[in-house]
Amino acid sequence: MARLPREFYLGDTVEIAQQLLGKYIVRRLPQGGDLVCRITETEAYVGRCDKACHAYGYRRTARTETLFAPPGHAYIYLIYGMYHCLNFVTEPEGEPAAVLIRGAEPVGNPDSISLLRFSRPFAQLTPYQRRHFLDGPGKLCKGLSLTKVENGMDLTGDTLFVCDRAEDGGLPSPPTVPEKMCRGPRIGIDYAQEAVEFPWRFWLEKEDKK
DNA sequence: CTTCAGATGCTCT
DNA sequence: GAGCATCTGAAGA
Repeated sequence: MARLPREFYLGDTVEIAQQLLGKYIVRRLPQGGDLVCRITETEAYVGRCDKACHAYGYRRTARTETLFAPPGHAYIYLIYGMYHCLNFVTEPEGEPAAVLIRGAEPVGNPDSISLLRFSRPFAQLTPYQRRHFLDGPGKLCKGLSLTKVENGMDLTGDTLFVCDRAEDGGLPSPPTVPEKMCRGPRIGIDYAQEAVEFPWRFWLEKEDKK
């Protein structure tokens, strides 16, 4: 399938965060079966100049090691003791930077994702749970069954990758309604001083919202 | 719709 | 020992 090549992840992190919007994540489960979702929200983190980044100032520890990997790897870490966050490593090897995947929407049958997240099929969820199905980094990782075990995974491999179109993930593209890209400061980084206001969060919004 | 507390464990000082 | 790139359910307005 036509997954994005490593070169896609090589460039500027803030640009890649925008280019990832609308693209499709394919997660191939160890027990078989593909989970597919469409990216709707991202954030850029750049170790070189960004106090919000775990590897700010090229700080290299056991946790941040993955951020120094070549572009096109998954950086996954545990947050608040019980949730995980999925990032895609960007920029040349040795430049610690990544795009956090903050939100997505399911593509195709959502039951597999729903079972992983709620232990029940999508039809049995409350309207609130459906409306906020994958709109957070912790929710996304739970729904795609991603944990620290998958940290460092190569995105050009077979178990986790990104496609331009849903067909590349084996599913028909959903009907598209007009969307606009929005931009603003990142979430949950109050400690990051001047970087608090960097407008490095990007998300897609439906045009028909009144 | 909003606020609020609590859960929980790893990482770094 | 402090803090964290979060989420949930309960309660109030």
